Amino acid sequence: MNRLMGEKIVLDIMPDRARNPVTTSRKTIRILEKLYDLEGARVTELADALGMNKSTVHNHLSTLEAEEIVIRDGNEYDIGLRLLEFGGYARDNHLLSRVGASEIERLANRTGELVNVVVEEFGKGVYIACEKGDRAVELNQYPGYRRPLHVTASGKAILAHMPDDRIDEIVDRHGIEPATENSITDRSELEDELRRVDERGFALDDEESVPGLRCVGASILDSSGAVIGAISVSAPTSRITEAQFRDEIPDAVRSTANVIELNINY
Amino acid sequence: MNRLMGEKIVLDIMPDRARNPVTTSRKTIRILEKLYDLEGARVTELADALGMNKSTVHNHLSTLEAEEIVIRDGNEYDIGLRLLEFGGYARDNHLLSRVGASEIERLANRTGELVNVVVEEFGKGVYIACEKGDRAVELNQYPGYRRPLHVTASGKAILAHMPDDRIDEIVDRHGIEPATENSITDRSELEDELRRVDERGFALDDEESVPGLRCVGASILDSSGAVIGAISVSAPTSRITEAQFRDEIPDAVRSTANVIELNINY
DNA sequence: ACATCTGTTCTGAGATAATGAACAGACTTA
DNA sequence: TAAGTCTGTTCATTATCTCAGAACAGATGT
Repeated sequence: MNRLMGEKIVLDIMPDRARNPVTTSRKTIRILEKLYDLEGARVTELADALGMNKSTVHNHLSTLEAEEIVIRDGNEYDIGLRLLEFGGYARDNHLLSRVGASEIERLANRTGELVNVVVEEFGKGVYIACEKGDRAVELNQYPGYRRPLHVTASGKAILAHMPDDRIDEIVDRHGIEPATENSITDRSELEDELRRVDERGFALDDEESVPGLRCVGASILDSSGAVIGAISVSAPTSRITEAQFRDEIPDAVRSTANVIELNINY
Repeated sequence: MNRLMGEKIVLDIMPDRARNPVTTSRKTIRILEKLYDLEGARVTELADALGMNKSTVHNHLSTLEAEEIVIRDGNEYDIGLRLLEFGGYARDNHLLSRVGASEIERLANRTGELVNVVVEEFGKGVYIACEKGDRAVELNQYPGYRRPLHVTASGKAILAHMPDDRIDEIVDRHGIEPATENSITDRSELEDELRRVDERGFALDDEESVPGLRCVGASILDSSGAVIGAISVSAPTSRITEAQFRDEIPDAVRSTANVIELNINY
C-alpha cells in the first residue's frame, strides 16, 4: 500500500505538460535513473528502491539489455555506452562544445586548474566539456554532469544574463536548495548576487557548491546578446590567494570567454 | 517437425534477447534512434519514417520532453543533453577513459593527428575518447560514436585478442559489411588479417573505413591478457608517407599503448 | 481566399504491461 | 552435508494503458 502510494505520487507530481504520458517508457527512465544513482544494481535492489515489482523490473532490464542500453555482469546491471552515442551527438551539436573545447585547453594549461564549459538545459547547468590543468582538482565532473545553476560560478554567470521571467520559471521548477553552508538560499539573495555578477562581468563561487572549492565563471553570449553558456575555472581554496581569486583568474577567464565569443560570432 | 526445429533455433539464437520485451519502451528507443539518424525531426516526419501513427509519436515525444530527454525548437524535436549524463557516467566508469585520456593527449601532440580510444561493447567499437593534434583531420567522431570492429584499426586490434568463439558471435550478430572498397568482406580474409595483426603487434586500416584515411591501432590488455580496448591514430593518406604509416606511427602508438597498460595494471 | 499542410486532443477497442505465485539455482548457515 | 533463504526468472491472468483514427485548429503556402 505504501509502495503504491509512493509510486502514485511520483507519477502525479511529474511534469507540468505531457497530456498523454507514456507511463511505460517513464518507468523505463525511472529504472535508468536509479541505475545511475546506485552506480549499478541488481533486479531486486532496483525493485525495492523504486517500489516496483521484481518481474516488472526484470522485463524492463532485459529489454534494455537486448537494446544494448544496459550491460550486465553476472546479475549486476549497469548503464552501458549506448546512451553516450545519443548524448555525445547532442553535445557535439552544441556550438560551445566545438569552439569551447579547444580554447579551454589553453586556459587549463595557463592556470593549471580545472576548466569547464557549461550550458543551460531545462533550467540546469550541464557540463559539456572539461579540461584539466597539471594540478587540477579531481572532481567527478564528466561531460553530461548536471548541477543547479544557482550554486555554481558558471551557473550564476548564465543566470545573470537571463530575463527575469525565465529565472522565475527555473526557480519555480527547481527551487533554491543550498549545496553547502555558503550557498545562496533565497530569491532576493540570488537577485543581489546576479546584479553583482552583471556589474563585475564575472561570477564567483566561494565554496557555495563544494566545500573547499572556489570557482570563477564568465558567460558567453551570441551576437544578439543572448547567453549560450559559460566557462569556469575551479581551484581549491587552500591553493589560490585572494588576489588570484578576485583578479588574476577572473581576467584569464573573461579573456578566454571573449575569444570563444569571437570565434562563435564571426 | 518444422515447427519444433524452428522453435529450437529461435531459442538457441536468442539467448541474449529479451523473452518479455517491453514493446512500448522499444518504440521509444526506435524514436530516439530515428531522431539521431535524422539529426532532429518533426512529428510527422518521424511517424512516416518509422511507420508509426502520428499521435503515437506525439505521445512518446511529449513524454520524452517532459522527462527532459528530448528538446524542441518550435516543432522540431532533437535529442537533448540528458542522455549525456547517463552516457558520460558509463564512459567515466571505464578504466580506459580515465587513464587513456591523458596519455593520448601526448600522442596527439607528438603526431599532430587524431587519436582515439576505443572499447568493445555488444560487438561494436565505441569511441570513448578523442584527442586532436594540431593538424588532425575533422571527422565527426565524438565520444560515443560506434563503428563495426572489422573496418577499423582499433577494432581489428581488439578482435585480434579475442577468442575465436567470441569473434564468431560478433560476426554472426553484425556480419562483415564493407565500408569502403578496401574493407574486409569475408571471414577467412578477416582471420588472415587478424593473424597478421597479432604477429606485428599493431593493426592497420588502409582506407578500409573512410576513403582517404589511414589508421594505426594497438590493443590494450589487462594483466590477465584480456583485451580492454585499443587506441588508434588517424591521418589522411595524402599526408603520411609509407614509412610513417608502417613504422613511425606504429612505434608511437605501441609505445603509448604500453604506457597505458602499465598505468592500468600497476 | 482557399487548400493543404501541420501538431494536438479525444475516445473506444484492442493489445500488453504488471502482477504475484511458483520454480530452480546460488549462496549462506546450521 | 543438508536445510534454509536468498536470488533471477517464467508463466498465466487481469486490469491497464497504449495505440489508432477521426476531428480540430492553427500555421503555411499557393
